[in-house]
Amino acid sequence: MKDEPITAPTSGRSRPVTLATVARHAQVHVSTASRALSDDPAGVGADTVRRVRELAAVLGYRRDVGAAGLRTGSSRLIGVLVPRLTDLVLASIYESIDAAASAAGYGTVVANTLDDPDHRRTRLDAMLSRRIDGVIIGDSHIGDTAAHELRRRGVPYVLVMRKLEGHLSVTTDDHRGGHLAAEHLLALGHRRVGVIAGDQLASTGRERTLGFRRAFESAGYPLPDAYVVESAFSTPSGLEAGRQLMQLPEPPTAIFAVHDLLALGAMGAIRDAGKRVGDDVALVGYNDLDLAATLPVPLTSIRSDLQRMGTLSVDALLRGFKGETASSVLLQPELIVRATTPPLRS
Amino acid sequence: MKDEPITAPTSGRSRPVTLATVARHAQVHVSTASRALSDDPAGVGADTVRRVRELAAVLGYRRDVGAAGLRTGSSRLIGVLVPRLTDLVLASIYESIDAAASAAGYGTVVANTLDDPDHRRTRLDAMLSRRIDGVIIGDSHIGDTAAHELRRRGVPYVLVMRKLEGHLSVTTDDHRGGHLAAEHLLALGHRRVGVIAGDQLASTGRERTLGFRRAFESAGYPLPDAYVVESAFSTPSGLEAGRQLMQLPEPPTAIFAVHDLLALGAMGAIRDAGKRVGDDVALVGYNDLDLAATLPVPLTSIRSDLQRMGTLSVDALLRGFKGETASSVLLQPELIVRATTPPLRS
DNA sequence: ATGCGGAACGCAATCGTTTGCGCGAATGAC
DNA sequence: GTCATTCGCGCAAACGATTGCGTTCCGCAT
Repeated sequence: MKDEPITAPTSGRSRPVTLATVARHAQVHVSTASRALSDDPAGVGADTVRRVRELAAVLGYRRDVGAAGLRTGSSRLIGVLVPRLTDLVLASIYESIDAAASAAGYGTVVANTLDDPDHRRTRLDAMLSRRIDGVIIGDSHIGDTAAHELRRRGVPYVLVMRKLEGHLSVTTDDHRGGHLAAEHLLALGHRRVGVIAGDQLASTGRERTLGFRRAFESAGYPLPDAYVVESAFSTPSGLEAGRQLMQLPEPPTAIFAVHDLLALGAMGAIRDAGKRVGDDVALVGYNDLDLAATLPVPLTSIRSDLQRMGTLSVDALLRGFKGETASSVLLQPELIVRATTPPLRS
Repeated sequence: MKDEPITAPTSGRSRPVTLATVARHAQVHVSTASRALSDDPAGVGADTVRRVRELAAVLGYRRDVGAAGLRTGSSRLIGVLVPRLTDLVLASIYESIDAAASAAGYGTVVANTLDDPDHRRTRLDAMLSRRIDGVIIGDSHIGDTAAHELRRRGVPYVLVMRKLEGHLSVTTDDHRGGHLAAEHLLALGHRRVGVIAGDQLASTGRERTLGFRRAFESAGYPLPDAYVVESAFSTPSGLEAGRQLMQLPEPPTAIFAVHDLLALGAMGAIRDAGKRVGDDVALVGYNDLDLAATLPVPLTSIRSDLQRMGTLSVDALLRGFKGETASSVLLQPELIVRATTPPLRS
């Protein structure tokens, strides 16, 4: 019986404390140590379990999930595709995804695809090389092949935020959200309105715009195409689009921006046009980010529960891992009225 | 010579196309295939290399970086610790970190630590379990042990954004940034000013505040402690702090917020107090986020080059991997004057 | 003819875990 | 006292890649 000294990991050099190290100290076979350390230590004596665990703790042992994954086939890693993390909306969703995944014992890797097909391919490839267990797609786009490819390869995936026909998704009812915004503006008496529509290849931009236009149409005030301008989903892009709207011969009396950051940009455009946000030009945003409430002129917005979407998408994916089949979730948005949509002065 | 049919990966089930598969098709030993596929295919015939690579492409082979890492000891993964990704500043930095790492063939895993020691420990542990090659710490905090622990374990790391005495870091000169803000306000004639100081345990909050106070002190107008209020780094927190300042018997004529999002919150507070941002109460933010320029009242801010910080931190880390020693970097901030700091009406 | 050197490639160990299987001992039933 | 279980544990084969070392074969000089 050779007795090895227990050197605290404090000692110094890298990390040669492997399962074998623990096993040796505990005087058991490495397989026994493995079992003792597993969640369900069946077939191992109670005292052995205790001893092994204790030793593992003292030695500072940490299971190498990579090596374990090699054996088990599961990397316990889920990949997340987003357009950009500097989009606060996606950052929020990702935060809750990461929290939920982490709680379930999974790690996450996220990639900015910049809504660009090449980036998407490259980054997805990198993920697959890491033997990702599943993917949450937050940047789906009409004509995008990522989801199809994953299906073909048999890799579980869920769409979040943006939906795509025929794929499992967790989203908010964007059509209805647009409708809510329209109803609100109609009720206030607005008739000539503009839309900053976002990316029309993303279901969010498309559906919110569509719902909005439909409502105005039904009310008898269809929007001319010039009053609907496409954009990216960033503040500068909102500024640009807002300018276009304000430069129309007859500028709108109200603007619906399909994203709060776009609304923020629109505020700048309205100011530049010499008008006041709210009193002169009403404004409705979307997503109700934290900052919407605290702006100099608090922003009316359509709230969607980002945290919830994140959590639910992880749930769905986890269910997918277990072979259960989940079905798409559609959350309901809510109108939050603030100062940017005051009653019309007559 | 047994001839196996080349089945396109399109076929269906999971992914059993391993290095061995490729080798078999190419009629070579797996070791030869490995070499042929490596960056520097030394000791392998030119035609063999071509054949193997071609076959690998056709079969849709993808090297399992996890398995490779097991053998080589490097996971080609770098971990990033941030307080939260919904903090736009950190999101920007992380974006550039991810881009730079990705370009260098590394993947990244990011973790929100919420500036909470427990979270930090847990998440760092998870990272170490993945045999991270190195860590970029974006949430360092006085009294935080993460950096020390990494040093002890011999894991390469770099601090970014926030510095800590005795550790390699890539930061902006926050003291000078605070100084710039102060000089600007002094020049405009402000004498009674307030500071929304952020977290004083983070070097950013501390140094920016310090630089600012020092400048006012030297000018002969030291700030009473009541005019300096601590906070988190979020918009709601800025609102709260701003309210405190505006409720002082003699509210300040100008506010320096050490983070643009705090400034955003402060705008809300100023409005709530019935005053106008800029004309009644001047405001200076920090970091010059995209949205600063497009706010209804464009925000004067201190710009720090976030992308650059991200890229440089990756550079430093990669240098660390190669054993080279890098030294800390201190970038220079810049004052960007906008509408929230107009000349004082006399 | 012999020897030498190098190119091209195969062999097998290795990284750290997990897990099906088998074996000995202890336990219980009769 | 015998036999069948059960329990606790060890053995060894995976997982997918990398790499030091050995082997074979060829060309060329001596």
